Amino acid sequence: MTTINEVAERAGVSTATVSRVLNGKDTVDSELVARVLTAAEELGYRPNGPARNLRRQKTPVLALIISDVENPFFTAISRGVEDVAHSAGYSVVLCNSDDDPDKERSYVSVALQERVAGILLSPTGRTSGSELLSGSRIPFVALDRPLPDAGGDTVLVDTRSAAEQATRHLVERGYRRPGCITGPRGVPTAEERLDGYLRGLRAVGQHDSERLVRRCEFRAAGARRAAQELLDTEHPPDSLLVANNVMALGVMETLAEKGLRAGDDVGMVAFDDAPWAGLLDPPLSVVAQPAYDIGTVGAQLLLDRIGERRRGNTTTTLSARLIARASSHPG
Amino acid sequence: MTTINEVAERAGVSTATVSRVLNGKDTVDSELVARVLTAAEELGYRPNGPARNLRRQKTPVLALIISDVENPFFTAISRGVEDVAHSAGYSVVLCNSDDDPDKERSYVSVALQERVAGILLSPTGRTSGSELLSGSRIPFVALDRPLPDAGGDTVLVDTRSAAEQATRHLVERGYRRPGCITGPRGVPTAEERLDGYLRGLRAVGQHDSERLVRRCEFRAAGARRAAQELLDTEHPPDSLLVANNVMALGVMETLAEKGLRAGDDVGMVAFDDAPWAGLLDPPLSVVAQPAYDIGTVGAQLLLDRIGERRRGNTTTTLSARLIARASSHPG
DNA sequence: TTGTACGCGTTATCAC
DNA sequence: GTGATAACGCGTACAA
Repeated sequence: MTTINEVAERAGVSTATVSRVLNGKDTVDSELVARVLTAAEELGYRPNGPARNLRRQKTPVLALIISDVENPFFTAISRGVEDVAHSAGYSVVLCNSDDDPDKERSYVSVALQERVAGILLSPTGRTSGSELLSGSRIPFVALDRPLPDAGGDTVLVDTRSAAEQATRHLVERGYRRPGCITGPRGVPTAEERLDGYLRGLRAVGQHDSERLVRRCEFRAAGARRAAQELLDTEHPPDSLLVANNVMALGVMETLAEKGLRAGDDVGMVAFDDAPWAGLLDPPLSVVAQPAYDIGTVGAQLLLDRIGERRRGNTTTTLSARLIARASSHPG
Repeated sequence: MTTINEVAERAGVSTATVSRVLNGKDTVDSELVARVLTAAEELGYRPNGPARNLRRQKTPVLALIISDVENPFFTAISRGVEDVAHSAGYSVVLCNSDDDPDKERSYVSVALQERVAGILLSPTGRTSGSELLSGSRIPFVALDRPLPDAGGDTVLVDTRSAAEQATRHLVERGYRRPGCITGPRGVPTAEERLDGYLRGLRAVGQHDSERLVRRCEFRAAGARRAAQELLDTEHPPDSLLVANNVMALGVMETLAEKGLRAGDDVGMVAFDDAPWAGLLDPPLSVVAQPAYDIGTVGAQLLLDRIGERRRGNTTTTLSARLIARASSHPG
């Protein structure tokens, strides 16, 4: 790897001048600029990032830690983040926590160690890396889920009222016993969606709902089992609110196995829209969260915080909207 | 940020000793080890990554450059890469080229500049960053698509014979005029799939196929238009081979708009399996590529190349398999 | 076993 | 406008 010294030597100038040229300082004679540029070109010179970052005491990189790359909700977020970050000259490192607090902690740790400029985190909700984060001076933003007790900005979706609305929608469409499949205990989004569901039921005068609720990981496999259990009970639900789109696929599989048809036999609304949601059999009613916007807003907040030395802790709440399709239409 | 000096001072030892302890050298008195450890703990010391990488002349990071984070095929690859990399102590930086040669080049450039340990690239196929890559000494592996003329290892899928097989499958199922929607000219995977399709047709004695082919970007929007055009011609195809799963969704939308049903009215096989493929209306026949394996194999090759100083250029070809569902069953 | 001191490749602060 | 030169934080020969 060629260094700035070799470029300087070849161009017959000092390293200082090379550095100035390469960083676009306009205080260099145009003659020298040319010499440096051609020398660098000929040598295929490429500045050493680590050295530069060390010297500058900062790295133009944002870390984005999400819980599932295979979930369209998070990939949409990541697009939002990337678009904003990229146009501000930052790279984005995408890390996959798998909803595992240990992995999350480990990624936060790496990010801090590499001295990234800022961190965007969709926390698992349990212990997580919050202590690490609040201990450091590196700016961070929590996405989708609040960070237990650390500071930082937060971008959320009002998922509670969306869940309530979806539940009432099911009842209005004629279903009488909506059930709910939500995420693990302690995960804020799981709790909120459950809470919204319960409120929705109360609002329409239903109360006995404990038996109609199941919790599982935010994955297809868990949701498949949960749906089986729920539908095998003595008084099964006649419709379901499902807490995310990956789980929804699991539930749909279970329905198919049982020869049941969503909508006609079991009403269904799931969180998150996806490109394929309208093409399923039947088309899936969803609560569409503004995932891309979560990303852009979060990234913008982070960049603000990096630039100035703002310290107040913002919370931004976006809202979701229900898209009713055939899966919430009784036969 | 606390430095190694402060730890050394607090522990009453030299920085050399601190460094040794933190890097697990066993040549340090256990008494000192303890002192250093507690000092580091109390100060919340975290080694400075850039400095460490500069000194060590390497960074424990792999760059993975793919063309679409929202495509399940690529996210599955990324999981494979991550699993292998992570268990070998490397972090993975995921970059999105959007199938844009400029973006790709720019990401390659950043990766080189940051002196990552290795690069996994799914090249756009056009100029791309191959010159940059072959100019550098950094090991790299091409995934899914070969790299124009650079060296490096390559992991491919035998997508040509898979396309041929899929085409013959359509004919065997009774479709008489299979058409093909493939990717942009010059993209290897697009060309191969088209080629396989043509071979398949010839194998069953069909030749007039030029008019049954459309090219577009590997996206839903392009595929939507392509399908419209194709179905609006005087002698439209009665079935389609579609080159990836994102395009398949676009085609399905078009069919729905036209009141056509896949399978019954227009046969369809698409590349890439996805969690939702079997739940569409109708269930989608697919050519399932071993995406996860592409990732693990590629990552392993890269790690090998990083470890030893192997220079031979490997090409690994994995095979795909057809999963026939209802969309390739005529009514 | 431990400490001193140098260098990794840059950028920024000085003098000139 | 340009060039020495001193850091940035760490790892490691080398000396003790």
